[in-house]
Amino acid sequence: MAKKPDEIAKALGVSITTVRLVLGGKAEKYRISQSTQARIHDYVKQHGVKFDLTARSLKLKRTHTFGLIIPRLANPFFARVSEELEHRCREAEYQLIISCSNSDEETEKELADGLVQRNVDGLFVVSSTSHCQKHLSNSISKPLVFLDRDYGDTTAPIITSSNYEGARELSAALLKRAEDEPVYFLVGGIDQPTIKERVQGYLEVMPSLAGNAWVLQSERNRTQDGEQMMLALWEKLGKPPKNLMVSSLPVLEGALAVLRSKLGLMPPKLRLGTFDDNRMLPFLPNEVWSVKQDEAEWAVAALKAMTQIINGQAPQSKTIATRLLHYPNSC
Amino acid sequence: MAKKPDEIAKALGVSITTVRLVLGGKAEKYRISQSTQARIHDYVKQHGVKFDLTARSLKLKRTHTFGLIIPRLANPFFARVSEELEHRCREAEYQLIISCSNSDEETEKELADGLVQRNVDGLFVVSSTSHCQKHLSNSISKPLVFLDRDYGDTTAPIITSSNYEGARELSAALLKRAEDEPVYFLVGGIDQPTIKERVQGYLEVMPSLAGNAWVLQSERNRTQDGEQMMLALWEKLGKPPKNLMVSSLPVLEGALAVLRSKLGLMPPKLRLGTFDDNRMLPFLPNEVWSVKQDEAEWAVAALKAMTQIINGQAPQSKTIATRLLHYPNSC
DNA sequence: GTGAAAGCGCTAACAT
DNA sequence: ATGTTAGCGCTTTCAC
Repeated sequence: MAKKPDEIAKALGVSITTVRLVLGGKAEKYRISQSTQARIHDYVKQHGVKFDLTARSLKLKRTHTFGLIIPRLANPFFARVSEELEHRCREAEYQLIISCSNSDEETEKELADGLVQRNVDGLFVVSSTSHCQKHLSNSISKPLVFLDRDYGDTTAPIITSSNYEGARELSAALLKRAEDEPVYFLVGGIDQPTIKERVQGYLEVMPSLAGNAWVLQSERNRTQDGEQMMLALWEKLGKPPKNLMVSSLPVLEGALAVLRSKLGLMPPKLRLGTFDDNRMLPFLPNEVWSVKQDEAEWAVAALKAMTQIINGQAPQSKTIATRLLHYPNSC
Repeated sequence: MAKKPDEIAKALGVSITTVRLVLGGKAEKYRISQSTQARIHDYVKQHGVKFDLTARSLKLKRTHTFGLIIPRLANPFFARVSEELEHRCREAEYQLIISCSNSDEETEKELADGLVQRNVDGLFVVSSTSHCQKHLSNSISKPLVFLDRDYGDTTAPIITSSNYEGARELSAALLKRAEDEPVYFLVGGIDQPTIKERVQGYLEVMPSLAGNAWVLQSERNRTQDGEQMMLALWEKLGKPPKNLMVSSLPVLEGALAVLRSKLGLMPPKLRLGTFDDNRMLPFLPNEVWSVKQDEAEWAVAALKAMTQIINGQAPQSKTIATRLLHYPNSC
């Protein structure tokens, strides 16, 4: 359908260069005649043009492409971040290439290498481990912006949420309604800096003596980890807690699944606090608080930092404010 | 860090060609001496290599890249499809480039053009409209696999779910428990073939006379459309329905939001039927049925069809079976 | 056994 | 005002 520049040149009896100059907006600069310009533009309007961006990239050493490495797209939060970032990149004339590391170190490194070999102009990474973040900082010679997690091992800019403040707000809201019952906290993925901040915020708000006894931890951050922690808590209490905070939605799913199967029903008197938002939270029987992160702001800040690096300016890390959502009992 | 072939050649005192031959696995064919091979491999093991895939692509006219156009990544179903497909493509040594059309015709065309200019080797598309599907079928000269929606305007293979059978199953399950009360159906996005199939399945199962009177329709498929349809239904009934089926999760969200605000609480006696899955559905107070699509199977079938086109075989369209999930009352 | 050379489609500097 | 040319890093073919 669309013609390549050399076909246009042949069809119109001009040189390829002339076609390229006109189509590249350099017509004025090289004083191409109005009539030639018009002929070329007309032809293009009829038939369309097709440039080969691969060849351009080879020549210019820039692909107008960014890479994004996230743990999983199945995680709705990262999916929304990806969508926002893809959108902003496109506005800035960049194509975003999204890949999932599955929180695996090796995969993350391989993906980064692959994207570098494809000559992306920059890389956004949600790094799975401290070691990985350090490795990428050292081995990748491209502009690099880290998202979400700051292991403290890099000079690259970091975009993240105010997890500490969010956790304080959430903890305070739950504590206020706790009716002197403990607010238990199921924490998955304790090695992640974001999670550590959430725990710190919680601990500082909770009555100091009892605090640590109310926290249950798990290495990872999956539904089954939530199940295990809830089982452990049940073991201890012999009944459902009155107030429960969780570090993420997968943990919440696991915890609720255990409660449901133990009780046969959901305990509607249970007050829940969680991070991240799910559209169905308002319809749970329980009273729910949720710390919502601002994906759009993440995307803006991330692209800004990337642009700054590319333009040789000092890139700005940014911590994006969270917002506490509240859904009353529905039963 | 990693060395380019010319640097390796210089360091080892051999020609670039030799390095490339060895690293390209053509050493035997050109009878490069064992010692040279060993020296090159050793050097690479120490320092690493960096090939420029851009240049290779230019030469070979293949980028080992596929494009995927979906409406939104914020839609968890498409996010899961994308993740699965990205994973399978990577296994097949292809990089997947995911872009969101926002269900907009113009955007969809621009994205497709952009990906073609980037020389992707093939394109997976969830097309927003019949017109768009037809346009792409005609104007794109690359291997093309459509996902989800078959407007009947293309000879390209189509991967989709058994929406008709799924709707029949769901309708039958609800009808069986309906206690002689109507099963209302809120339908968003009536122009989409998938949605039409869902309506057809419903209509065939529901008692024939009353059927059509129980269906509410909306052009689009967003939360606000769900709200409007529920408001209209409320207008008609003056109370919540006993049985409600919806065509998608956004519609469900809108409908439930209206019920909650009208009643102050969720009506736990309400039985719900929906398409697609959300991890929180089991914890709603209501009894819920959900038609789950198999994203992994989609990815397998889509990549298979793409591979068939690339290999010059006849590509197979495929309709993937759905599974009906059931979650009892939780209150 | 190893090296040199052409050409993929593009850009930018240089000729006409 | 328009055309020619060199070279980006790769693959492939052919020459030493």
